[in-house]
Amino acid sequence: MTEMTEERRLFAEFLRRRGLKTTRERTALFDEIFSTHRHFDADDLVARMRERDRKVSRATVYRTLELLHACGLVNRVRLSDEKYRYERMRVGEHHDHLICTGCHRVFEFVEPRIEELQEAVCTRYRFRPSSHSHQIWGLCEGCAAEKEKAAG
Amino acid sequence: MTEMTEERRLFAEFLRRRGLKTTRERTALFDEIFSTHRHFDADDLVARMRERDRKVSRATVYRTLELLHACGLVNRVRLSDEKYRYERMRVGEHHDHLICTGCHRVFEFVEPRIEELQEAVCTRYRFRPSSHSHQIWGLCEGCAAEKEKAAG
DNA sequence: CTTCTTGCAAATGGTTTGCATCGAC
DNA sequence: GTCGATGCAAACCATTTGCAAGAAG
Repeated sequence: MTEMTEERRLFAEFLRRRGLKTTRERTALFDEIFSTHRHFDADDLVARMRERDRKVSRATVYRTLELLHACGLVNRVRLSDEKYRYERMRVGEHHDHLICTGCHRVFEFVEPRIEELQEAVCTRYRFRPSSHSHQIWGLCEGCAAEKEKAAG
Repeated sequence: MTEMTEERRLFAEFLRRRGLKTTRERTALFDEIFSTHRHFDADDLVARMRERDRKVSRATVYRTLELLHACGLVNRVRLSDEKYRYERMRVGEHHDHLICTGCHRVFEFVEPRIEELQEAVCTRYRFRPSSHSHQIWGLCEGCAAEKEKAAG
């Protein structure tokens, strides 16, 4: 629970530098996010905290996610959906998304050659990249089969 | 204004098939979108229509964008921003985005080799793709230079 | 004339914020 | 003690929707 991971150190350092405090709520949210989740939205997080008897208000959840996002530990994306989705980041880790329009599940993929080509694009456009996100919408195997069947 | 482009034909056909009507508002919005814009948001469009003395209510703008999106003539994306951005599509055209976090401009790029790799990823995951979107955030040349200067 | 459309204003729903109280340090 | 943090409820804001009045076919 209180093991000193690289990420925890980063967060503590980030707070200190900004003159912010390490509160019970921030620590509890950090633990929850880094112990179980990959992808989640604000409501998921509120619900999980409630289950774990570590109730935190929605406002604080948003405020904390903003901090974690600001220090790069949490990524915030809109998967063409009406709400933000968050995902915890680990150093040096990067992945992109396959989003099933049938069952709304999100799958991750990694393709280093795409990343290389991105670098090339940025050079070509004299663009200095800081982050990127790549989504592919479509049907996962199960939903594709189902649709096939429905169509006769 | 009333030239019979491929896109216009597609839209008319789409409406007919659904038993919908070709109204003054829909035609005016179609014209505005296809004559000038590439990227825009709902408010831009409302403002432009007002300027052109072809006032259309915000509700109708959203409803019409939904139709154009449904028939594939307009793409709707969230550039990790609180609102939707739209862009008109031309047959066989595809591009991705470089988004400057300094000046908020959006640049387009095309990289067919990335598209090929995507195909490979989808095959690997037995995923049937229907569309995709790829964003790279960072600083454009001008903003990077400015930041450099500011940093001393 | 029937059905689909429009505009308005109200509703929605995720996210943000003002303020009084509480807790870190 | 001093500031920053929290929780609550209200505010925000882009988008959607119900409804009565208006046009397309």
